[in-house]
Amino acid sequence: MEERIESSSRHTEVKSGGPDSLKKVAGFLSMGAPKQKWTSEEEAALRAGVDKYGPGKWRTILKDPVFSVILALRSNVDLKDKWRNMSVTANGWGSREKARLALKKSQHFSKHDDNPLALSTVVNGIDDEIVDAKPLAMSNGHLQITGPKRTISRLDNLVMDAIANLKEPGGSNKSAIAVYIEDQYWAPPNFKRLLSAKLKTLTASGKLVKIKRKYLIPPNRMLVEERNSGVLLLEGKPRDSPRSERSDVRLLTRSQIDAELAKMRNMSAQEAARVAAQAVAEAEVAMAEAEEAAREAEAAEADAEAAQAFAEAAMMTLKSRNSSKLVAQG
DNA sequence: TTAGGGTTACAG
DNA sequence: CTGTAACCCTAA
Repeated sequence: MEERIESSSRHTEVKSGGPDSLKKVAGFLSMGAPKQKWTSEEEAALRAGVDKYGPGKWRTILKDPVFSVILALRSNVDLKDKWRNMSVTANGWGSREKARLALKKSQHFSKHDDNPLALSTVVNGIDDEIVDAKPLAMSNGHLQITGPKRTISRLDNLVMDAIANLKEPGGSNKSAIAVYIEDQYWAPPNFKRLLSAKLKTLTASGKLVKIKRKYLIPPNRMLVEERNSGVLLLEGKPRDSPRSERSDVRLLTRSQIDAELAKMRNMSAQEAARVAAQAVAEAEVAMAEAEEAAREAEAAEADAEAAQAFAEAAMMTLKSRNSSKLVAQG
């Protein structure tokens, strides 16, 4: 294990004149190459990529246009290293810190208790004090029940995302959409009912067109979505942007939701499922009522939306509870 | 291209 | 000064 104490081939490097001169080089200013700290978005994207393609497929993840937007400045090796670090931090001790610590002091077990499958979101903690907390909060959901009129819900985006990705000429039917979403993300057992209701409201509002049992996105809304602006917008450049500012806002937003959902799925244990299912059930009832009353009463629909928002809020609450690490240093 | 070991830089 | 995260290099 430790017979490789060979003389490291790294001693004299072409280091810059004096790195000590620069101290406050957190995020921006990648003059030479200080230290590109990972942002929450990047972590989320990485986790989402691993969740989809599996660990080890760094190159594949990087090829995905959705993730490449966020991880454009990272190499496959970077992904690998970061994943290693994340695993070490999330799980007790993967293999690296263990060896390291075990070698130094084999009597340090102050860690009270570690859930074998806790997986709390370890995103926070490396946050720069710049601009990160806000986008993260946004990507978690839309707790703005007191919003203007009707807040865009996450399921809406999921449905649109599914249809857009399926790319079926003539649109996709409900089953295809359901299969796609269920395959990609974690879905509650009564997800199909929710989807049916959502599909109906989306069609009613004109965001989707229903033709012969198939739903498709009207060309008009292909690019710009007035409804999203305001709630789901965010500038995708936490730090420097050397070149290529061509990142589509919509794409970035979608990927963020993507990543966030995948992350949630990754961390959701049976506990989360139980709590969430209960909340979702209430939303389902409200949605079903709305489905019937929507013919003439739109107030019920808004109520259903609120119920659904509450369901998501429940998930977030649980999530917060899990990730309550209180990183306050000593 | 990926997994692992080793080094440098930053924060406490 | 120590621990951790990002970076780097190399074998498989």
